[in-house]
Formats: sequence, C-alpha cells, structure tokens
Amino acid sequence: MSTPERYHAREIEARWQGEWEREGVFRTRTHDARPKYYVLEMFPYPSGRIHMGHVRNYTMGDVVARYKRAKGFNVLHPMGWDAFGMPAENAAMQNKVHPREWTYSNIAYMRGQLKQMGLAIDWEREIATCDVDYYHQQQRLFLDFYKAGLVSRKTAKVNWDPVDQTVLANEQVIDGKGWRSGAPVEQRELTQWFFRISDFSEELLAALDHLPRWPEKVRLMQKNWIGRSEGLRLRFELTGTAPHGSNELEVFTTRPDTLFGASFLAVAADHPLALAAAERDPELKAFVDECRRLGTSAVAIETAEKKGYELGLRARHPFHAETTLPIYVANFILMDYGTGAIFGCPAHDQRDLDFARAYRLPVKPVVLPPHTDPNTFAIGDEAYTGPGTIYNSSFLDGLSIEDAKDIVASRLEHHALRGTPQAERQVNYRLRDWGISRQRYWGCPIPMIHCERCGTVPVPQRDLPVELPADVSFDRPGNPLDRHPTWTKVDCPECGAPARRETDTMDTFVDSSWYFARFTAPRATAPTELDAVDHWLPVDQYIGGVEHAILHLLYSRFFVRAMKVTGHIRLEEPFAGLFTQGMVTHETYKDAKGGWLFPEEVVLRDGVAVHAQTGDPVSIGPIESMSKSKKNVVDPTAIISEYGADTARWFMLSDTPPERDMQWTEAGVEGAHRFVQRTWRMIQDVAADLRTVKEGDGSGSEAEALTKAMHRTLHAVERDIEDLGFNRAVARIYEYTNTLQRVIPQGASDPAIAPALKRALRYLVVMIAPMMPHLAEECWSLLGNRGLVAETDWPTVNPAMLVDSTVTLPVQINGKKRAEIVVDRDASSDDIEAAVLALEDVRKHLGGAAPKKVIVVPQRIVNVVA
RNA sequence: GCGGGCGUGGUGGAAUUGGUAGACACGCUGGAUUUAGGUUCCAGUGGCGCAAGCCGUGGGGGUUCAAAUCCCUCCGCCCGCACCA
Repeated sequence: MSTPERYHAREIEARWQGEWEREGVFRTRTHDARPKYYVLEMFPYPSGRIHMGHVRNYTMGDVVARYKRAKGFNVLHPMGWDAFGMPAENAAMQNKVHPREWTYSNIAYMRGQLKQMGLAIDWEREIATCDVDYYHQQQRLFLDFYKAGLVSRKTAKVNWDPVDQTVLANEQVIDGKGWRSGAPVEQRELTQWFFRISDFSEELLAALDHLPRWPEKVRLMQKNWIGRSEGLRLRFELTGTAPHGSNELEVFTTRPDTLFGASFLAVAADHPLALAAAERDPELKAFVDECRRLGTSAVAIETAEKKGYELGLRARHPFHAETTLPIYVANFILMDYGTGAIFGCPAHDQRDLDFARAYRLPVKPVVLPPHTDPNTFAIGDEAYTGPGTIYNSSFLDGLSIEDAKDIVASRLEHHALRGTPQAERQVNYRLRDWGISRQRYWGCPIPMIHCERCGTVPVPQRDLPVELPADVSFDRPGNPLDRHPTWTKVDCPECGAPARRETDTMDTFVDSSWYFARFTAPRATAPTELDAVDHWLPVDQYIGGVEHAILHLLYSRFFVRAMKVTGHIRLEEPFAGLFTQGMVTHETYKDAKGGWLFPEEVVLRDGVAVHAQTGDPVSIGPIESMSKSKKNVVDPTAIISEYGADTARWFMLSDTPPERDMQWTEAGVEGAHRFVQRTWRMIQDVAADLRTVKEGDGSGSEAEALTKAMHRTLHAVERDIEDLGFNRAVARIYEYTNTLQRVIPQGASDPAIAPALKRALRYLVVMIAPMMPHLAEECWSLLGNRGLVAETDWPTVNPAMLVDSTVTLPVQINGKKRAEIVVDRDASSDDIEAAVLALEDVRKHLGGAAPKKVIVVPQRIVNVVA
C-alpha cells in the first residue's frame, strides 16, 4: 500500500468558509416562513485572543445552530463583544494605548480567530457594547427606566482606594488592600445610581418555577440569592428616650414564636441609634469604627467573634411590660437587612447564643424538641433550631412553632403602640438594588446632568448619545472623565445655567443585560424593534459558563421586565433554555525551581516528563482549569493551524459530557484528528466506485442491516443533540463509522449493497456536518452531491427501520444471565416462557425441577426463578 | 454552618431511567504492512481462575424475580452561598 493521501484541513477549511460567506448561507432574515430558533452563546470579552473555553462554548452553540437549521428552523445565531471594562483601562495605563484602539484591535483579531472555527454565525449582526450606537440606545433605555421610576439615586458604601482615587469591586480588595495600589481600602459613602431590581424580587423568584429548561442548580442559586423570608416587623417600646430621639426600636424576626426566649436586643453599628449614641460616647464610637473596618473583607467576618457594646437603654417585652431587655450595638447585625435590629433568642439561634455566652445573658429554651423531657432539656454550645413544641412561653405553651408564629403576629398586629399596630407581617428579601455607578472611563456614560438649581436632570433624548470624549489621559489615577476640561461642562437642559455632567459610567453588567435583544435588530434606531424582538425572543438555547449563574442571568431577567414596563419588549423572560458548560482543564507543570511551564515546553522521554530544551526533570501537577498564571494553556489558533478547526471541534464534543469540566490532552486531540483523517479517507476511497451508483435500498439482508443501522444512528444522534448530549452523539457516530468501514470492502462493488452504502455514507456526512462542517462539505462534494451540506435538510427517520422482526432476549436464572433466546418481536409471554424453558441451558440449571416463577418482560428480558 | 451535585476498568465516560454493566474513545499488549519514526490494518484488553465458573459500579445494610439506578447509613471529592435575624 502506498502512503495514504491526507486531508489538508487548512486549505480545505478556508475554502468552505469562503464558500459559505459568498453564498451568505448564515445570513438571517426575521421574516421567514420557517419557525424561529434563537441560539446564543455568552458573548466574549475582547481580551486579546480566544481561549479554549470559547472554543468549547462556541462549538456547542454552533452544533445546535447548524442542527436546527438542518431541521428546518430559521436560526438566529449572532456574535458580539462585551467590550467595555477595566482591562482596556489597565492596558491604557500600562501601554499608553487608548482603550478604544486596544479594544477594537482585539476585536479584529478575535473575530479572525472565531471565523477560523467555521461558525455558522450571521456576522452582519455583530455588535460591540462600546460602539457608540449601542451605548446610545442603552442611554435611551436608562432614561426610559428613569422616567418609569426604575432608577434611584442613593448613598451606598463602596470600597475606596485612596491612592488610585477609585472605587474597587469586592474582587479587587485583597486582604483589605487595593489590588493595584496595596493601600488599605476605605469604606466611603458615595451617592450612586441604582436600578430598582428589588421591586421585582417576588416576580423574579416566582418566575423561576416556569423555567423548566434551566438547570435546577442555577434556579436554586438564584432563589437563594433573592433570599425570600417571611417574618414580623415589630416595635419594642423603650424605657426611656434613645439618643436619636425615638422611644421605640423596630426589629425584624422570622421567629416570633421564640419571643418569650428573648434576652436582649441588638442593633447594627450603622443603625441611627448606634450612631447617635456614639456621638456622645467615644468608647462606643471606637467600637462602631472597628465594626466598619471589619465590614471590608469576607474573611474577617468569618473569623470575627461576636462582640457588642451595651447602650444602657432597655426595651419592654411586648407581652410582659415588666420584663425589660438590654440593648446592644453588635458587630454581627447587618444594617441593610430587615431593620438593622433584632431581638436575640440565644436558645434557638447560634449567633445569639454565641453572643449571650460572651456577655453572660440568660439562655431560656422555649422550643422543646419532640420526645424530650422539659425538666432535663438544656442548651449547651449549640442552639436548638429544629422542630418542637413551644413551652416556657405563657399563652403559647403547647403550640407548634408555626401556630405560635401566627398567634404572636395576630396579637401584635391588633395591639396598638402609640396609635399604630405594634407589629406587621413582612416578607423580606436578601436581594438588594443594583448599584450601577462606576467611577471609570471605559463604560457607558450615565446620561444625567447635575445642576445647582434644578438638581439632577436627565439628558434630553435629542442630545443623546452622551459620547465618551476621545482626548483622555491615563497617566494619573482616578476617572479621566472627572478631570476632563470641557466634557464635564454643559448647560442645564432645564434652566440653561452652567451645569456638570455625571461622570460615572455604567457597570458593564448593564451592557450584557440586553445585548441578546439588540441582536434581533442590531441597527435599529431605537433600542429594539418590537416586531423583531418579540419574534425572536426568548432565546431558545443560551449557553455559557456557570460563573454567570447569578448576576448576569438575574440582571438580564430584570432588564427584560424593565424593558417591558417601558415598552421596548412585550415578554418577560429572556432565556427559555439555559445550558451551563464545564470548563476546559489541563495538567500543570513545574520545573525543579517551582516555576510554571507551558505544555509545549514539556516532553515525555521514556515515560518521564522533562523540559523539551534543557532535559531537566519536570513535575506534573494537578489538572486545573486553564489559566495564564499557571501556564497550563493551549492556544486555539495553534491547534487549528496544526490540526484544523474540525479536529478541535470534534475533540471538544467527544468523551466528556458538556456540563462537566473536560481535560484537554494532546492524545485526545490526536485521536480526534485520526477520526477526521479516517472519515475523509474512507469516503475518498469509495467515492469513485460509487460515483455511478444510484442511491437506494439495495437488496438482501446486508443492505437492510446497513439501512437499519443508518436510521438508528440518525435517530440516536438526533435525540442526543436535542438533549445537548454531544459526547453520546459522537460515540454513536463512531459506532456507525465502524459499521460502514466493515461493509465497504465488499459492499462498495456489490450491486446489491452499493446503493444502500452510498446513501448510508451520505447520511453520515449530514450527521457529522453540525460538528465538523468543513469535513462534511468536502465529503459531500466528493460523494458527488450538489449544493452545500450547510443547506441540506436533516433526513427523516423511518420509524419502521428502528424495529426488528425478531429480538434477542437475555435469559436470566435467579437474576444471572445464563442464555439468550431469539424470538419474534411480538411473541406472547406464554410462547416466550415455553421457548425459554425448553432451552438446554435453562433445563440444566433447573435440574429437572419446575421453576417457581418465570418473569417475562416483552422485548427486554426473561428471568427464571428456580 | 446552610444548600446542591458527584463517586462505574489503567483513563475520559456509556447504560433505552429498575431489565445483558463497561457502548464509544484514549491508553496498553501482541501481530501485519511500510518505514528512520509517526501513520495504516488485524486481534486482544474489568478482576480472579487452566477451566466450568466466581467476583465486580466508594464501604456497609435493605426493598425487588431483577439495583450503577430506589431506600437507610457511613466515607470521600467538588461547587455555590455565607453573621440575612
């Protein structure tokens, strides 16, 4: 045999990509008779180059897009860029390049990389969130939200880096210090813009139940994030007047049933009561300041001891005025949840118990666990939070927890304290309003103007867009917009007096909260075109990383609701189907000095890993998700130029279920590449023989078996792709290819088989097309087909071909397989039983005795119980 | 701490949802061809056993004619949230 010819992926892939582009195959029109299907992968941040995670993500989406197109859908599959954000400003500071240039040149490069993957994308719809046109429309949305009362302005605490003069995200605070400057981070009160997402708490929560095609895990995470809890807001009367001028204190509790176990009240360090008291008590002031500093890092909170400061005030028990409780300022109370004040019941809350033990407060159990003796039950180091019966609680004694909650609420609701009910039932949410102000340049300007006379005034729509000025410098810390000489100066739209522009820009999560809607009419002169957006949304299949399970997806769900309120869309849920893919991982390597090494620097010599150049020993570390810092990265472009996009795509889909992390290995890529070569060679070898053959059923059992295998594979692959079980679809195709390769040596020249073989090969090509589109086009044309596979319909499965007239049943004796039997597909249970009992193997095992029982599951199994 | 998920050969993983465990792939072993090698092709490959056979889905127990799948319990790993009253 001569050296087999090889498939030259590079040239062939470029050729077909050119062909698709020339034919405009993936251009999508909104008006089309076919049913719509919108598949979307989370758009990338233009960091500079694509990484393997992108390859995995976009391959999956592309399989769905191409498959659905073949199934007769009008598919929308667009691509864009999440292009605002800090890395561009960091690059500007480090490399003296303007964020705009940096971003757009990254986009150009990455677009080229994505095109090399051969994605079925309508590139005419491409958008970048930093395009003036895009953020112009986003400013319109902001103003409409503002008019609709969905935007508010309030003060909020932020992490402030005093050296860089900037606000830091929580992730940028490391050990209480700014990640860049290393300076201790301060908590500052800044006035900021907020979207009133909390107005939608209940709705966002309730609607989760109507998202069946979302992973359970993500729905749960969102549910916990929204954090609904039902409780009671109740006012305690104070024995005197508090420093802030009130003589009562309002607390929130979810456990009103434990009211008789209360031994103290506590307020947050930021509570008005605490702040007022601190004014005249330096010691308390020091304590309050200490609590604030603690607030910065999550680690500190974890390890912090429960600490408090007694105010010297007392509160009356609502049901027993003679009993008074001490009031503390405590470090574990959060100002922004509930009322920022609690009553503490140490016996039934761990935090309250820790606090009570530290300050020697009474611990009185009021919930008795089932089957427990009230005389001996005592609380040790652990609070009891389980079920039980109320006791030690006056009129609540003997009630269940639920009933007691209800009784307490009812009584206090109807009991007036200074003319208003003492308590009110309340539902509380953990979800807080979404602060969108960022003190940065590279983002969407917030279209507001501050006028000394008129206050905050929205920019009139005719003055939009508020465009980012190009002439900015990054040689100093802080927001360049803030110190811009002319851009900030503007006349007040209401009174005409000199005023100042808002210099904050929007959180980049705003940009990504509606891009999926913009894709439906990307050049519209309004944020959306109602016809288009209502036609295409919701996204039928959204695919991306689980790291966006909460924020991005929740914000988008809010945004669509807000857009509905403001008339930009008519539905509420953006994503009907969601799939969260796993990450791409790789082994890590270190040299003797502990420095990380790139995979290409490491080779195996005699089974030992050594440095490719120096030959020094290399230690193989754990498999981790690819990251630049650990150097365990593989460049997609290098892979594509060596093996071709189809190989990379096929490997991405093989073996590992898409929701799990997959390990990238050289051996795996080579395996995938071998299959590309094998498939091409197989078709290349028979193409000439089959050229004059007409497709058909052929004749004889072999042709029939082949046709059956074909329909079965088609059926299975269809189901697997619909379920996004790409690894299973791949396995089916391997199996089918193996079958074809067994048939070919005789079949290609046998007139009884060749027609069926030719058809079977054509079906193979159609089936691999969503996954390896270039190889498929090449094979398609080798087999003498006209047109493009990309424009070919998915064949219809013939259900008759999925069943055999006979079936092979395993025969078990006492649950162990001992024989097999071939019976008619619709043989009766009685007939099967008789046939089984006549089997030599069965008789042998029964040893002449009659079976106790015979279980026949038609078309499945037979079990003889001896 | 709370919530969720997972555990199957040397490896990634299949298993029609209670019905032949290990499909498919990687790796490995042997052979053929060509060769300088890779490539390609054929055969084998869960463990023990010469064999009939026995054992086997993290450990233990249970339900069932039948369990990777359902129940109880223990162990291990992973993810999310975290002082939310």
